Amino acid sequence: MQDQELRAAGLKVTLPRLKVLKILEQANPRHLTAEDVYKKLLEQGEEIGPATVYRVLTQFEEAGLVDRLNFDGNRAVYELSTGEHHDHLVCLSCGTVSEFYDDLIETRQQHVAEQHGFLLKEHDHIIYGLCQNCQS
Amino acid sequence: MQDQELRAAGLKVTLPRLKVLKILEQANPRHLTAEDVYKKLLEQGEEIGPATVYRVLTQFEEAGLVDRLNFDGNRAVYELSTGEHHDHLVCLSCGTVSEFYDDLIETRQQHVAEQHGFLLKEHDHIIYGLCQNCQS
DNA sequence: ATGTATGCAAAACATTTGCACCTGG
DNA sequence: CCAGGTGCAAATGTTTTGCATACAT
Repeated sequence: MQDQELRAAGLKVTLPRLKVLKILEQANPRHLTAEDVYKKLLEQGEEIGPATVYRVLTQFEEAGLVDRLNFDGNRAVYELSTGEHHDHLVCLSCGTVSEFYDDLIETRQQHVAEQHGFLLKEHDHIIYGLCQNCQS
Repeated sequence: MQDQELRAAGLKVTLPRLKVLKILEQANPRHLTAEDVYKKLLEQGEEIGPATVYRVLTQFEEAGLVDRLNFDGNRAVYELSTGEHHDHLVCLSCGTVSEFYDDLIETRQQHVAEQHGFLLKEHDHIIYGLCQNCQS
């Protein structure tokens, strides 16, 4: 069960946390807004308020269970952490999200930071475009 | 005068637009939030409301006069467009913003998009870290 | 003149917080 | 039992919008 995952993250095992975790694990696509999660809870007939969803997602992020992203700039998106870093491609037309990882870009990025005297901590890299289906 | 720039952008020359444009041109650092711009207008004793600032900045963005960025995810930041694409380094401690452009990353990015069947339209690439001064 | 821009206040939206009650360990 | 978690509603912060008035051309 996901009890273990919560405990391992140092979080008490409560119903809202279990439900939210399950939703994130079963999500397809994997990228959900807080509202998406809340709606799915409603669909399942759960009595969980939006405030709790935000609180739980924030705790999950702090615990490293999920990653928070910021597509388009006004709405946070959450995805279950894979443990491996990756960046994103977002389709401007249908919203499809793909993931990518490019060693060369990562290396080069580190290089750029050094050139500017920066100690690199993290980065956001999102490519916006049209996915294959939306180009026709 | 900046009248020309506004006219060239297809915008009527009005006092708020002139004032906002001047503030952006004189800004140092070059990256300002809508609120920053609004405060500077107040300091100058101008009678311009926040709503107008947002409207003007949005129009400037549509006209290509300014670029809108999204540092940290909850606050939009505007900078006068240089005409040349660049990405950003942001100091997590003092907020300093630097700009960078790396041909290799740009090329590679295009490559990544193609591999995923995406037609690349734009991208956000922000490196967060500690600037030289904030590492000591 | 006339269509567009502005100012104000109110609305919209995503997210956070205060507080009384409930619950997990 | 008791600290921490939750639900609700109200607050927050940013940005947008409706509408009557003012302005640029």
